[in-house]
Amino acid sequence: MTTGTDHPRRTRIQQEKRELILEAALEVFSTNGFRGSTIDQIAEAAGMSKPNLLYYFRRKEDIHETLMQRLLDTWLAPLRELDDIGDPLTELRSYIRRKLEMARDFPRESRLFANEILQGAPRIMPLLAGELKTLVDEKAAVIKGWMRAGKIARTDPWHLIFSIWATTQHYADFDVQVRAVLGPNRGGDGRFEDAARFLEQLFLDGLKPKT
Amino acid sequence: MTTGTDHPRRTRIQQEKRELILEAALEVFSTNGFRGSTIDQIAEAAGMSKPNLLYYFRRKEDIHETLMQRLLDTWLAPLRELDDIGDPLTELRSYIRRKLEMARDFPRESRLFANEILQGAPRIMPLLAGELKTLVDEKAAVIKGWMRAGKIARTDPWHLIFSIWATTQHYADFDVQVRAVLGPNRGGDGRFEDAARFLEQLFLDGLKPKT
DNA sequence: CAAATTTTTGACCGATTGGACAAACGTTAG
DNA sequence: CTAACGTTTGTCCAATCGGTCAAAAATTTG
Repeated sequence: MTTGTDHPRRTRIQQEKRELILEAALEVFSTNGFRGSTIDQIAEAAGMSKPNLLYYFRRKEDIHETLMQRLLDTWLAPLRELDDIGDPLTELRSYIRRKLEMARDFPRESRLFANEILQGAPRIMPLLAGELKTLVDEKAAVIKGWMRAGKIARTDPWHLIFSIWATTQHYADFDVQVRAVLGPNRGGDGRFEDAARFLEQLFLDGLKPKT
Repeated sequence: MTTGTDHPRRTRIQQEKRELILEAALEVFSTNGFRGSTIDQIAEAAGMSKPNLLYYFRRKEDIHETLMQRLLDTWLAPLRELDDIGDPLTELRSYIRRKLEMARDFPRESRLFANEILQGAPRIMPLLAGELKTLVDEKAAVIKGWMRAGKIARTDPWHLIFSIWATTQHYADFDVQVRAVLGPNRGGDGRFEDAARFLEQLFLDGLKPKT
């Protein structure tokens, strides 16, 4: 092992240029979708010629695939961290907060994912029905345990997870609409804190067991 | 006025064929986005040749624009109906129900809209910042009135509306993911009723004023 | 240094794209 | 029936698409 990872052996330039391309491709793919994006667009955004880009990634699909693989690892990290050890309400609250922070800090990744799902998930369908389903089922079981123990209100764990995904990712995927509706005053940087406050109230008061 | 509407005068065949094209275009645009869709795809889905399609709509953009105009009217109807006359909690509950029904019955329209927003809303931005913002502000004022009257819990009306949009449209836009995660058993036709039950509990228990 | 290797580029390819156009075909009113 | 009008199609076009290739330029290695 000379490269430090199990990647194919790569030079310094290859590392840097591939990173540059992936960064540019994230920008382009996330706003135009796969079919709507062109290699020329990505190459221009990366500041290189098309043949040069194709020297690092032989096909357009290879770029998208690499981007997608990286995305899913980090994207599901917050859910993986959802654990049985802490206080249930606190765990859920911090899961929501983490997801909202990801929508704020990685909106392009969120949109890339949304584009893929919107188009029928042709490239990651097996992953959804396999790895993702397994993870969600596992966490749903944890949540069910909390419900049985009376720590949170009884409801559908799967749809609870969906609603957390939907509400948080909304601030990345529909950002344009959110800012347009909130207007210049409330649509500024503070909108994520407002959203955090609102979501905390919505979910916690809704989930709190009757006292 | 001979045609009964203010449309340009059209023959029977034009009416029918234009409808056929719009139906096909809805299918294609909603799954591939604007740039990712081709006139040939739409023509084939509509069962006609490309030149024939271009006889009814001179440009690809014209089809998309027509589709978009129709969409927005029906899409915002549920929010327009949100009224000050009924019981606040009942009003909100039926708004959520109506939006969920639209996600179930018109998923392609939802995806068409999602695609447009995801791509930065280049074709409807003025509408968002104009008509839509006005409508939401108006309804937010209604909701604020309910809060002041102690009918529902105090929270941010704008983000409340966002969360209703997000959670309901999720079942149309991310349908593939929802079904993959729920699996064959729970991902069938009953999933919308499960979602309705869950959302009602989430929102109502969260909004109920402290007694 | 010089040789070997890696990186970059310009020119090019066939396929597909959005769209134009005139000719052919259908339909209908007089 | 026939002339006028509406509809459909085959052909064509310039631009753009994803991708190739050989040669030039830059870099690394000995």
